[in-house]
Amino acid sequence: MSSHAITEAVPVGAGAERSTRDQILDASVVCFAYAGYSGTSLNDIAAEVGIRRPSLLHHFASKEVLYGEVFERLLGDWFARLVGAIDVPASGWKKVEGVLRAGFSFFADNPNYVILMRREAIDGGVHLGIDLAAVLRPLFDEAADYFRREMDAGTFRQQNAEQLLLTGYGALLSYFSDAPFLEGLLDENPLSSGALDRRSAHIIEFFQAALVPA
Amino acid sequence: MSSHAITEAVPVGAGAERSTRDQILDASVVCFAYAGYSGTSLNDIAAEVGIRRPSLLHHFASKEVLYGEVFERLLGDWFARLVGAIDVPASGWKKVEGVLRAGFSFFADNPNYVILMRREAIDGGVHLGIDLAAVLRPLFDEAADYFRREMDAGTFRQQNAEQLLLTGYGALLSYFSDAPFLEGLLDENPLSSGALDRRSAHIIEFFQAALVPA
DNA sequence: TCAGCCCTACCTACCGGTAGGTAGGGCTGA
DNA sequence: TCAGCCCTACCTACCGGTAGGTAGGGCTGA
Repeated sequence: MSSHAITEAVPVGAGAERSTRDQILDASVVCFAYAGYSGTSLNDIAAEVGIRRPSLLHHFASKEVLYGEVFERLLGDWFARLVGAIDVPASGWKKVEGVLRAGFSFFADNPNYVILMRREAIDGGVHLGIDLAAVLRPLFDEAADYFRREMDAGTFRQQNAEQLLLTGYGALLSYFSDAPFLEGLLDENPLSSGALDRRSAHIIEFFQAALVPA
Repeated sequence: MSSHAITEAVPVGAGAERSTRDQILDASVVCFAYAGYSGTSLNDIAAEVGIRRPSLLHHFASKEVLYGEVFERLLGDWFARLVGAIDVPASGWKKVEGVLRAGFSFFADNPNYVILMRREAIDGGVHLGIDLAAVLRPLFDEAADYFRREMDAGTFRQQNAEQLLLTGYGALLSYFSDAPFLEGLLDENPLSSGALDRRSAHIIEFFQAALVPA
C-alpha cells in the first residue's frame, strides 16, 4: 500500500512499478498490434491495465491521441536505433550489414511495433496526424545516396538504389509482421531464437550475394 | 429497369451487369481491403452496392461468411495463377523469373487482394475458417525442393531455400501492400505503370544477382 | 500546527450513435 | 401461384466520450 502511494507520488523512474500512464501506453501497443485501431476498444486497453475507460481518458484525451502517442514513441525508438547504426564509421558492405543487423534486432525485440508499423503502412496513416513517410524520407534519401556512391565505386553491383531499400525493408518487416502466418509454413515458432538466427543469417547472406561482386 | 431485371434473373455471365451477389463480393473486396475486417461495416458494403444491410444478409448469412467467401475467391485466383506459372516446362533461373513475373503481374492486377492477404497474415487468420498457411504449404515445400535441387546442381548459389522463399514473398507483397506509404518515399504513384515497370525490373535483377553465379 | 484549498486519479451512470442481426411484409416475374 | 429479393422496423450489444462525484495527498498561510 505504501509502495503504491510512493509510485503515484513519484511517477518517473523511481519504484519497480510503472506509472498508470506508462501502463496504458504499454497495454495499447499490445492491443493495437493485436487487433488494429478499429479492432481495439478503449475498454480492452483499460481492462488490461485494470482501470475503467473514463480513467484511461483522464490520461489521454481521446483514442486518436492515445494511438498517436503510442506510435510516436515507437517511431522515436526505431529512428534512434536506425540513426545509431547508420552513424558508425564503417563503409562498404560492413556498414550495410550493421544496419541490417540493427534493424533485425530491433524488430526481434519489438515484434508488436513491427505489426503496428505495418498496419499503419497498409492503412496509409489515416489514424496518424504525422506523415510517416515524410519522417523517414531523409534517412531513405541518405541511404540511397550511400548505395549509389558505393555502386559507382564498384563496391556493390549496380542496382536501383531506392528499389533496393524497399526490398530490404520488405525482407526485414515481412518476416515479423507475418509471423502468425509463417508459423504454419515453417515447422517452428518464427520468433524462437533458433528461427531468428536462421532468418538473420539468411538476410545477411542473401543481400551480400546480391550486392557484393564475387 | 428491364436490364436490371434480366441481370437478377440470369446471374451468371449473361448481360453487362453482374448479379447482386457478385456485386456484393466485389464491393466487399474493396471495403475489406481499404478498412480491414473490423473497420468495415455491412452498411458500407450495402451502400456501395445500393441496397440495405438486411438485403445483403439475405445473400450471405453473416459478416464472417461473407468475408470467408471473399477470401476464398481471392485465394483460388492466386493459387491458379501460381500453379500455372510453376507448371511451365522451364528450369533454372528461367522458371524462377517466370514465377516472379506471374506473382508480380497478379499483384499488380489485384492490389486489393494483396492488401487483404496481408491483413489476414498479420491477423493470423482469425477471421478465416480456412488455414491460409496449410493451403499454401504444398506449393511452398515444392518450391523449396526445386531450389535445393538447382542449388545442388550448381545452377544457383547455396542459400537457405525456405528463407529464400520468404524473402521473395516479402519483396513482392510489401511493395503492393504498403503502396499508400511508399507514395511518400518515392516521388510518384507506386502503382503507375512506370513505377511498376521499375519495381518489376528491380526484383528480377536483384534476385538474379543473388541467385545466379557470375 | 493545522484548516482550507486545490490537485490528481479514479469511479458510476449516462449520453448519442452504430454495430450485426432478425422478423415479417410487399412486390415481381417465371 | 409462389419463390426470390428487397424493404422497413426493430432488437441487443457495444462503441467513444461526458457529467458529476469521491478519495486522498500536497501545499500554504493564519
